[in-house]
Amino acid sequence: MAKQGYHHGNLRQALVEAALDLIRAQGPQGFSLSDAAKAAGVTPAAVYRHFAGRDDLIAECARQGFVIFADVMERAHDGGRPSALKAFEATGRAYLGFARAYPGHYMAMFESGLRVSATPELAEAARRAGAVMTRAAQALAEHLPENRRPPAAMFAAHVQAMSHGIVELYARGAPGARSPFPPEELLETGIGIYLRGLGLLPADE
Amino acid sequence: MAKQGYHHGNLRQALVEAALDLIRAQGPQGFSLSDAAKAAGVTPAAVYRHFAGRDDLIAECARQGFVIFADVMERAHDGGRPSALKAFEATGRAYLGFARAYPGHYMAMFESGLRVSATPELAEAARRAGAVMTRAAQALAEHLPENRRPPAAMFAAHVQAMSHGIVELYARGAPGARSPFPPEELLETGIGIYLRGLGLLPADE
DNA sequence: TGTACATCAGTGAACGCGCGTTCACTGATGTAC
DNA sequence: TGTACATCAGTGAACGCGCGTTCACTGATGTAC
Repeated sequence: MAKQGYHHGNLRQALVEAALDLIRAQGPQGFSLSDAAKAAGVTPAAVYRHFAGRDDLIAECARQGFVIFADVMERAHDGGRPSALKAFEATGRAYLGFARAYPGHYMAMFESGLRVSATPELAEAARRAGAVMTRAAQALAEHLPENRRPPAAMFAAHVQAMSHGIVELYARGAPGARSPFPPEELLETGIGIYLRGLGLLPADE
Repeated sequence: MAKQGYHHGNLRQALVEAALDLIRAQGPQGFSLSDAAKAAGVTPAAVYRHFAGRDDLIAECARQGFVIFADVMERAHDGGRPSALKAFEATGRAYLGFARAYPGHYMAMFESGLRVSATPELAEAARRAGAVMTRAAQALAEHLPENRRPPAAMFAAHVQAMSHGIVELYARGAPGARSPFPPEELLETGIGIYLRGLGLLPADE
């Protein structure tokens, strides 16, 4: 971008990408700052020109993940088109799609063990990403009669929990018995049944 | 038990318990074999009398976790009493209860990154634990008309995924925006809505 | 009951390793005159 | 346009550390006679 052909070009982003590759391949704990530096063709010490240390580098990976995540979800929701219901379902699918398409980011975000409060930038990115799903749930909730409308934040949390659980248990080589169903199908049917329970889908199959 | 007052008494189990404490306190990656040995009042080398190495020790922690887990779930299900529905709901609650009561085991089982196939004993324990929930789902599924009865393994997976997701996202200090709802309430309402969607609960609130 | 011996759980020292981090430096780039 | 200087990204060597693992050993326990 702006700085090109300096010493390295754009080492900061190169380090982030090297870290993401390593995290994807070896998990967030298998990742080492030295390896990331080597992958970027640079001495470990050079990392400290751009990051406060190892944790700061992971935090930046996670932050970029939340930014992309929010964007992907936003795009899937598409302003509630063609309907609040379809848009919501698309948002759920996008969750799983994001986990598949950006495994390094996903792991940095949810499996690295770092607190969302690690840096203010990370906290802000996470907050904005969370808001997207809550808004989608909010729009959908308005189709329910007010007296049996659960808080939007609650059913956003339900769907997020089921999505995350499916990713962790069934879309990865995690322990806990692999499912005989493809993750996508699990999520699709799971959310379908859930929405029927809310009264947002007809009761019959 | 059998061996008492040998050199240590029962170092094997003491090491497992020390490891579980450390895993709970510092996460599965913060855990070190040397620390576990020290906590058990023993030299690191002594660990190798009882375990093949670090991974083997973690695998044993996870294995014991799956055994307890299966037991807790079994007991909650209580042979389907007082009804298949109530028993199933109790099983879901027991999942969260287990995660709360045995955090070290839970982390060793689901967050340590080890494969369920690490040791045959672990694989077997995991399989048996999984079977408990599937059986509960099976019993419940039989209350549904056959033509709209999803495979038991599928809705066991749905409930397990939601439970796991709630544990990871909201019952721990994980990133990804803490929920304004207590995890227990989230799970209770989430499973409630899901079961309503299945037609196992009346449609009205 | 007493002694000699076998077993084997735990010791203590040592190993090689890769880690994150520091520091004084160097040398390419950008800027002022 | 040309020169002197300031900046600062990246170097390379070094650090202290804790890790998992090995090895020859020792000494308490259990067993055979």
